[in-house]
Amino acid sequence: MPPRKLSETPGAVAKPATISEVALLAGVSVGTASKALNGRGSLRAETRQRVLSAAEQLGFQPNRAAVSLNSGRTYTVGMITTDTIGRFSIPLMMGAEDALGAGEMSVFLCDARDDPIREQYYLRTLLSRRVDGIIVTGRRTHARPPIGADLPIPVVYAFISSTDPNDCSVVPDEAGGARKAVEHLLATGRRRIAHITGPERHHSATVRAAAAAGRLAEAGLEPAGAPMFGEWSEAWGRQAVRMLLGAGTPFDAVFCGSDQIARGAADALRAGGRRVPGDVALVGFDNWDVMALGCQPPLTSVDMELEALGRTAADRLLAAINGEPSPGRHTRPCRLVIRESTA
Amino acid sequence: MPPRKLSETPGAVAKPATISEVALLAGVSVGTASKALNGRGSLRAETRQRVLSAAEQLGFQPNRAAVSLNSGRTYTVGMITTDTIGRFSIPLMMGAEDALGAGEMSVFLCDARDDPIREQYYLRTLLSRRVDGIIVTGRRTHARPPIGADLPIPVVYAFISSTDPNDCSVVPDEAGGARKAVEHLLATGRRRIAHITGPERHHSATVRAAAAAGRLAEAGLEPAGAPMFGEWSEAWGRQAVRMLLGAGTPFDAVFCGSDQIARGAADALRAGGRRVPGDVALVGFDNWDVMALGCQPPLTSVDMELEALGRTAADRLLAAINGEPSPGRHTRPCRLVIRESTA
DNA sequence: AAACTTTCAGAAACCGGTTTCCGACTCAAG
DNA sequence: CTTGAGTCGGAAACCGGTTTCTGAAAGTTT
Repeated sequence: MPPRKLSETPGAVAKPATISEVALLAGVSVGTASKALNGRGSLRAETRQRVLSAAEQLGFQPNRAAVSLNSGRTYTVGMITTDTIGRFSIPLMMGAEDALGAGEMSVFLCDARDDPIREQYYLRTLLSRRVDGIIVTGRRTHARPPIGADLPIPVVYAFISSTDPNDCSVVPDEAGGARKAVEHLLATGRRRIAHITGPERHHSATVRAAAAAGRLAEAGLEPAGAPMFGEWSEAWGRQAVRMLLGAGTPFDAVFCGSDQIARGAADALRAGGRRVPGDVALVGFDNWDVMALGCQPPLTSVDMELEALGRTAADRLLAAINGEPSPGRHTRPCRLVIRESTA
Repeated sequence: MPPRKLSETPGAVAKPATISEVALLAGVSVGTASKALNGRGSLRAETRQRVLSAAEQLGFQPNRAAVSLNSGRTYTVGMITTDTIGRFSIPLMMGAEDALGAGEMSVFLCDARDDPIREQYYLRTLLSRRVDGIIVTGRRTHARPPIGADLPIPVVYAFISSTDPNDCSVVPDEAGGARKAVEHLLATGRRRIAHITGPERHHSATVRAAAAAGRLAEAGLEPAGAPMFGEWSEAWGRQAVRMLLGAGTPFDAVFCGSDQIARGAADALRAGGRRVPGDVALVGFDNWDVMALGCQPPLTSVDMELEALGRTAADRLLAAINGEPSPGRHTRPCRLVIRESTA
């Protein structure tokens, strides 16, 4: 019995083959093997073929560490979510991962969990691993301080943005989304529109509220009461609608800052004897399928197209890596998805 | 003006420093610098200190590609989600990433999206990058064929399991979870328990249904009707409860295969004039906070403790990398979270 | 037949570290 | 003063590839 049997089936290797093994099997030098595998240099077709089939036979995959050592590139990027990976980060990450994977880049996942120490730890790790670039993302659209100063590699902020106007940030046009929501309600004949949303300290809440109010003002209309700031929860949606009903303010539509709030609102409206959309039309924000579709009736909602946003961020990062940075804040439009709650 | 100015502030480097630059600045050879930085060899304390401050001054971080080239290890693992990253993958990934990050390992994220071609592409990529190990995960607990045969590195399956009994799989004890749910209902005095769950072709649905029925049989009880297989949606939960009410089968509890189903059930019960938990107790599965807490009343639910499961999987992978594999299928208990829907 | 091109493959340097081996130096003991 | 042991730091090999440089062999021209 041989001391160490090489696997017979191609591709199923017990120990990764090196280029010297390929070269040995093909009867050439390592340098020649390298040229053959990468299509460089001038080789006889027969030689090239011999190397290629040797590589095939051994299931050869070049050691990326060796490759990056002399190319200086790792074909790797880091993705740091500053806060916990959640509902917003996922589509972002998927979009980014998709765009990067197509460019043969791999993605390091780092979850900083709202902890600045973890954030810096990950940054150092990524720099030590010589990633070609970094995407910074998070759960809130708030602008944040740059993750590091004078970094040797490009950084793109996705969803969140950097306070440094020279950094590249890709963010959804939340104001535009809110305007679209109001426009749709106006177009379907609503005139007394209330707004229920999240905490006033949240950037998203204030931006959307201001944009909604602005669009109403353009139409020469007053909002049905002041915007109601609270939490991003169903409970708050229910409570706010009860307050609205209790106050006696007339309203024929509610634009909510999130689908969860909208869903709570729908339940409270039904409990209060109001039909949706008959008496009151309802628009949410986020287009979170579980909420928007689980709602009765299914919810019209603003979609921030996070996956596309992630893809855009990744594309801009790739461009920056290739020497074409796009500094500044770039917004991407939101899309209104119309369902029964406003039909 | 000098042609290329080195940054004065430590840590803020425009181009990563190499160990030769550190050695030059410290006035020693590269080999000595390496020893000083890694605490190897015998060096005078003064020399070691000189190297350390030179490294500090230049913000030196060793190039991981170079390190892994001669250590043979990359301190990197791959995480492949065979289907789309979603609600189940996230806590898994977070747990795994947490356990791995503590061991200085970085995680490559791969989203195969239910596409076998993407899956193999990622597998090849990870092998080429010489990751030290791979975690395979997915959205369904179904057993799946091994991702590759005769791989040079350890693989751990988390949540999903491998059909090869020699592979290491870490899965939640769904049957145990279902039994806990039924036990809790029995302990709170319920005797006529119905079961509404997902599609019969889903492993989770059949396992949980069988365990629930089994536990009832042990107590000498019949279930309130046959288990109702459908979809994992609120709509199905509503529909199933309407069918139950229409059929006139008496029941005082419903154990649902998911929180979404349970939530739909809660709505339909309320609409049908049944009080929860007064007339009917309700238990869900997954303990998905948004659903369980948004439900009226908040939902008692079985938690699969996915984050802990991810951590366990990562720990087992680390052990395997260190030469202590733990082949076979390992289950982890579920936990029952009790809320108002059964109080 | 001599001189000049062209084709092709190997030797060697290099990327940025780690590690082994070896030599120079210091110091204490004989 | 010689010898042996112990300290310390440098030279060089090595990890696995890529690339440049060089030279041998073959073909072309006069």
